[in-house]
Amino acid sequence: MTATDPWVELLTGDRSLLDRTSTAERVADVLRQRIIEGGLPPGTRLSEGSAGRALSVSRNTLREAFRLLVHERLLVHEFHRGVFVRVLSVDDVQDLYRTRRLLEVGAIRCAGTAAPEQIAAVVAEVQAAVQAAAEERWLDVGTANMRFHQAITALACSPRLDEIMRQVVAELRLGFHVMSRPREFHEPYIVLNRGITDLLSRGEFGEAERLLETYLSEAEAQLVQAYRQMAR
Amino acid sequence: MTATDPWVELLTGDRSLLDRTSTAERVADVLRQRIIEGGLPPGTRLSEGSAGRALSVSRNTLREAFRLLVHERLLVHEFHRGVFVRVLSVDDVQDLYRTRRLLEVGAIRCAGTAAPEQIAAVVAEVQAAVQAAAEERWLDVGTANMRFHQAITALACSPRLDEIMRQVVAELRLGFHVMSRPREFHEPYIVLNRGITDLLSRGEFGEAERLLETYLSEAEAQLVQAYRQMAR
DNA sequence: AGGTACTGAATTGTTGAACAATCCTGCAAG
DNA sequence: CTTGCAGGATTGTTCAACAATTCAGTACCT
Repeated sequence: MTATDPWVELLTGDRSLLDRTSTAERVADVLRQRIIEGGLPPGTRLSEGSAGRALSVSRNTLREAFRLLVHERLLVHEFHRGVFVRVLSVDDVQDLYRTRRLLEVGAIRCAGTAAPEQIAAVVAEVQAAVQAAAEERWLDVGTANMRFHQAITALACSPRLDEIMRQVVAELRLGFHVMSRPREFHEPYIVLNRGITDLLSRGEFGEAERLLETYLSEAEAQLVQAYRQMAR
Repeated sequence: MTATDPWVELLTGDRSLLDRTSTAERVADVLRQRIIEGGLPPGTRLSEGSAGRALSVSRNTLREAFRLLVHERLLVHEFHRGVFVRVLSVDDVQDLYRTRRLLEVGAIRCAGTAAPEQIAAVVAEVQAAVQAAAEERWLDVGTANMRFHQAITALACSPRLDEIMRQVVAELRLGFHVMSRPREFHEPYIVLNRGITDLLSRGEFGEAERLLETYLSEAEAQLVQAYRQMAR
């Protein structure tokens, strides 16, 4: 019986690396990247014709990619009108922070039972943010910031929660485009992040949870204010 | 200025009712229904040819529907091999309960600030389960049970969390098919659900939270055991 | 001027066919 | 019992066509 050979189990995990991706998925990947980078600002219309010609893919393939991104809420689809890069409303922003609070606070409660590497991963993202700030790469600071929060969510050890958080973060970045000064928006959070990791390393989990919660509420308030200001 | 007329805002909400759905979405709806009902058991292969002929839709449209359900994790897509109804592993079941615990426990913490109608909605689902049990409609008991948990999640007042929970529940129902006796599996939870609603009505939120947590862990253990038993 | 109805162009929704790439099955050979 | 090799079947992707719908402009009426 060769089915129980030890190397078989080893290789089964590598199966995913072998899975080539379809064109539609790759198209979705590049669109997703452009959207969260801001190259395709919220409200932009993506017509099947132009986008298909630009990327040299057929309409059908492009439509498959659109469906994926619509499902991720990065695009909205209006029947017979086409797809548009999502425009976040204030309600959306508030709901996203509501979701984040629940996810991240719930996850940080697992910090007590988490593996040391997971805590280390959180710390590493703060370091990345510090590094980026030192080199004045403010957009990278924002990216590291988001990865910090994903690392916190990862404390729950749940692939599904990780995936959900990935989507929430991607959607939230749509809203960050309203912040005209990335430095002023992202920089202050570095010290807060470090505060959280310090508490985590010291095992003061309850305190870390509280700090995270106020942190998120503060960030929400700031973003909502920027939104209202822009509406005028 | 007619833009500020009071009825304008009223009607904008009805816009969604007007949005006809695409064929792909309707196809996805019927497939989703068949899957969670068990008509298409886990592992079933859905070939584009047969399914397309059966539903009288073109391959392209069908593929769009498949993409949607793959994204919801109800189907898995293997490159150049086709789509299959997902087979939940034990790991999946455990991760789903991990996710549920975080979502539901987090949501029930908002019970203190929730509107009375929301509590009433939770109670109503227990009633529905009791009613279904009295008429020995055990599958409906299971459905009411799931709706009970969705009502709990709704306490968080977050459309995104509601959507996430909807997906989690749909995915979890894939796992319920291993339970050969729906009555023995679903019936015992009715009394637990009532216990939770009683605590909620009496304002003992902390106690309700604890009960919910043990509830979920117990259900998980039961399902996991059934899974392992079946693997033999 | 301001609102209404209509027309034609452009875009999306959906289907069908075509071809390449890949997988699966069965069979023959070692 | 494994390996290698057809042949058929299925999927991946593109293209072309047509129906349904939206959009922009225009003429019309009051």
